[in-house]
Amino acid sequence: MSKAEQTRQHIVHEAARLFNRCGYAGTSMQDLMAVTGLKKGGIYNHFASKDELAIAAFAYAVQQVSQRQWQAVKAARGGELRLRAMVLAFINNFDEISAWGGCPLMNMAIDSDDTHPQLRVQAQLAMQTWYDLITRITQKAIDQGEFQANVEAAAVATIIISVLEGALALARLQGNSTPMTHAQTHLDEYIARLKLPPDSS
Amino acid sequence: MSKAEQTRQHIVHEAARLFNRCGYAGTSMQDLMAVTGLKKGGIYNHFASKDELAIAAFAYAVQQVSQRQWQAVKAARGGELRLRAMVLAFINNFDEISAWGGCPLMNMAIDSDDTHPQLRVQAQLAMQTWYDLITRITQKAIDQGEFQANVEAAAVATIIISVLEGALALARLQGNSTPMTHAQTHLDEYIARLKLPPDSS
Amino acid sequence: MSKAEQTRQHIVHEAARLFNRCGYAGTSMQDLMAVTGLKKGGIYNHFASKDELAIAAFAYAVQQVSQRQWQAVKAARGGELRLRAMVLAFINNFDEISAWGGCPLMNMAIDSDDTHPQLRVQAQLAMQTWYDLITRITQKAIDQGEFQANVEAAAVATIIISVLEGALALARLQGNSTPMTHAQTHLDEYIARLKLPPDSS
Amino acid sequence: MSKAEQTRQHIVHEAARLFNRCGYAGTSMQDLMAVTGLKKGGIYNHFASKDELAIAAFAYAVQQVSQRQWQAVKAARGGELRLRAMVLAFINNFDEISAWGGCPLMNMAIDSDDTHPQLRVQAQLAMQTWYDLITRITQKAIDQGEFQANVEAAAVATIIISVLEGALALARLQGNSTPMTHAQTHLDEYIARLKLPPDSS
DNA sequence: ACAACCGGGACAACCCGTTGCT
DNA sequence: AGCAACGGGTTGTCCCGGTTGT
Repeated sequence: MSKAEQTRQHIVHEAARLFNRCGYAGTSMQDLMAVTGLKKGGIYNHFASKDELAIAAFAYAVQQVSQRQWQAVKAARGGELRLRAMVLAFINNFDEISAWGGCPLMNMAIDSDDTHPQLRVQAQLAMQTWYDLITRITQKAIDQGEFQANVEAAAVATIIISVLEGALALARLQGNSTPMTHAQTHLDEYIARLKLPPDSS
Repeated sequence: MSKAEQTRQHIVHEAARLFNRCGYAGTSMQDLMAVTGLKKGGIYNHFASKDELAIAAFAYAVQQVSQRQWQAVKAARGGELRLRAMVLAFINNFDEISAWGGCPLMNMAIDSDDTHPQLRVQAQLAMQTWYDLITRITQKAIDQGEFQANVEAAAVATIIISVLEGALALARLQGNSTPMTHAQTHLDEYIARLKLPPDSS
Repeated sequence: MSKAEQTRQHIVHEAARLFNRCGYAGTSMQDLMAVTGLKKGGIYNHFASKDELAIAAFAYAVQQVSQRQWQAVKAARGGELRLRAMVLAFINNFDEISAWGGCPLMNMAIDSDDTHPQLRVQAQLAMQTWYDLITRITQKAIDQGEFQANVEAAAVATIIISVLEGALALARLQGNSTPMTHAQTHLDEYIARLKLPPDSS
Repeated sequence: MSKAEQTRQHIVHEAARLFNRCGYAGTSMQDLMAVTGLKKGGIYNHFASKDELAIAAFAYAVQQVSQRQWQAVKAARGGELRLRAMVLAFINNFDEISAWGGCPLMNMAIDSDDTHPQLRVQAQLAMQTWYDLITRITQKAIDQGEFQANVEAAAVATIIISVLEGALALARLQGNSTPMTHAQTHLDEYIARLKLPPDSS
C-alpha cells in the first residue's frame, strides 16, 4: 500500500469516527485536522471537499460495523442459528459500536437532513442491504420448513433491526447496557417462536 | 397570553421543528430568522442565546409528541389496554411525527454529542420519563395479577420503546410506513403475551 | 442620509478606488477591510458578496469619471464646441483619473475576463453610453450642416475615445502627461477638420 | 532544441496566453497546470516561481505580437510607407491578437499594479521600444524632408499607438472589429497629412 | 540524479452567533 | 427595539518546499 493510500486510509478512519460522533454539520475541517494530525492542504490533497470525505468515511464506517455480523452469519447454518448469530454479533459489538459513537446507519438516518442527499441515499442502501440479508435468511428458512409458513420475512427484518437499533440508542443514551440484554432476550424468544405454530398459545 | 408570550411561543414552535429536522449544529440563526419571520433582534429579545432557544425548543418538542401518548394512556384502564393505547397513539402519530422530522427524543439522543451536555441531559430525563411511565404501568399490572409475576417491567419498557423508535427510524429512512405496521403487530402480540404463563408454548 | 447609507457609500467609494487600481482578482476582502476601516461583518452587512460590491463599485466609478464630461458637454453648444469641451474635460481630469488608477471603463474592459460576465456587460453598457453621446452630438452637427455630410459619426466616436483612452494608458504607463497634450492637440485639429470640405488639401 | 527547452517553451507559450487573458492575480498555478498539461513539479522544474514564469511569459508575448510589425516595417521604405505598414500589420493582426486576449503591452499596462514592479518595468520598456521605433522612423522622414519640418515625432508615436491600442480595446469590448477599420482610415489620413504643409487648409 | 507528489501553512471568500450603539 | 458592527468561525485554494520512490 502506497504512502498516499495509507494517509488516505488514516484520514478516512479518523474522519469516520468523528463524523459518526458529531454528525456532518457538527464536524468541522479543523476538528478533522486535529484528529488526523494533518493540515488542511494534507487532507484536501486526498479529498476534494468535506462532502467527498464524509461519503468515503460513511462507507468505511458501515463496512466496519457490518463486517462482524456478516461473518457471524456466514459461520452459522440454518435460519434460527443465523439470525441468533447476527443478533449476538450486534450485542457483543456493543462496546465497540459504542466507542464509535453508535451505529453509523442509525446515526446517519437520523442526522442526514435533505441537505446532503447522497449521504442519505448511502444510508438507505446500507440499511436495505441489512434488511435484505435478514429477509433472505428468513425466507429461506420458511421455504425449507424451518420457520412457519405464515411468517412474514419483511416483518422479521423490521423487528430485529428495530429492536437492536432502538435498544442501542437507549443503552447509549442511558449510559448502561441493560437494554442490550433485554433486546437479546426478547429477540431470542422472538426468533425461537418463528419455528412454532402460531396458535400454540 | 400577552403578545410577548405569543411571539415567544411562535419562535419556540418553529425553532423546535427546525432543530428537530436539522440538528443543533445544522441549524443557524439565519435559518431560525427565516422560519420565524423575525429579525435577529426579535429572537435575541426573547432568548439570550442559541443554546437557550434550543433548550426551550426541545422541551416544547418533547411535550408536543408525548402529549398524545399520555392522553391515550390516561383514557385507558388496565395494563394491557394502557400499553396498547400508548403503542397505538405512537403509531397513529406517525404522519405528524414524520412531519416534525422524527421523534425529538431519538433525534436528540443521536444528534447530541458531548458539546452540549444540557441538551443531552434533557433528552435523558425525557426518555426516563417515558421509560418510567411504561415501567409503572407494567409493575402495577404485575402487582394486580394482570401480567405474569416473572415479567420484568424494565424489559417491557425497553422493548416497547426500542421497537417503536427503531421502526420509526426505519420507516422514515425508507420513506414508507410498513415498519410501523409490523411494529404494531409485534407489540400487540408481545403485550398480549405478558398475560400468559411463560411456558404456555 | 441614514447611517447605513453613509457606510455603504463609504465602502463603495473606497472599494471603487481599490478595484480600479488592482483589478477584481487582485483585490481581496482583507484589502477592502483595510481601506474601509470595517471588519468583515461590517462589509458583508451591506453587500452579499465580493461580486455585488464590485458591481456597485464599478457603477460608482463610472459615474464619477463620466460626470464631468457630461457636465462639460451640457454647458457647451454646437458640435465642435461640445466635442472639444468633452475632450478638454477628459484631459483636465487626467490628474484625478490618474489618482483613481486610470479610467474605470478601460481598466474593466482590459481586466474583465469571462469569469465575471456581469462586470463586462456593465463596462460594455457604459462604453456604449459614451459612444452614443459622441455619435449623437456628431450626427446632430452633421444634420445641421456644421459638420460635413460625409463625416461618419461612429468613426468620430471611435477616434475620440481611442485617442483619449490610448493616450491615458500611455501617459500612466510612462509616468508623464505629455501623451495627453499630444492627444488634445490631435483631437482639436481632428474635430476642427470635421467642419471643412474633405478635399481642401 | 533539447527536450527541456521544448517543455520550457511549451509552458511559456501557454502561460503567456493565460496570463494575458486573466492577468497575473487572476491566473493560478492550477490553471497553468491545466493548460500546460504538466504537474506542479513539472512547471517548478523550469521556473523558480510564478513571478519568474510571468516575466518570461510576458517577454514572449510581447515578442510574439510585435514580431509582425517589425517585419512589416523592415520590408518597407520611407517614412509614410513604414508607418502605414506598421499600422496595417497591427490591424491585420487583430484576429490573432484578439485570440491572445488583447495586446500584452496594453493589458500589462492596465493590469499591473504596484505589487509586481518588475512586470511593470518590462511593459514600460517594451512600450518605449515601440515608441522609439515610431519616433526614429518619423524623425528620419523629417530629416530627409519627407515629413514636414514642424512635425513632432513624439506626438506621432503617441497618436499612432493611442489610436491603435484604443481602437483594439474598443473593438474587443464591443465584440466587433469596426473600430479597427475606423482606426486604419484615420491613421492613413493622419500619416498622409504629415507630408503636407500644415496650413494647406 | 531527478521528477513527481504529498504536505504545509497562510490566505481566500464568506457566515457564524453575539453585542452594543442609536 | 432594531440594525450595524464585530471578530473569530466556516470551507476551500493559494503557492511553494521537503520527502520519497524511481
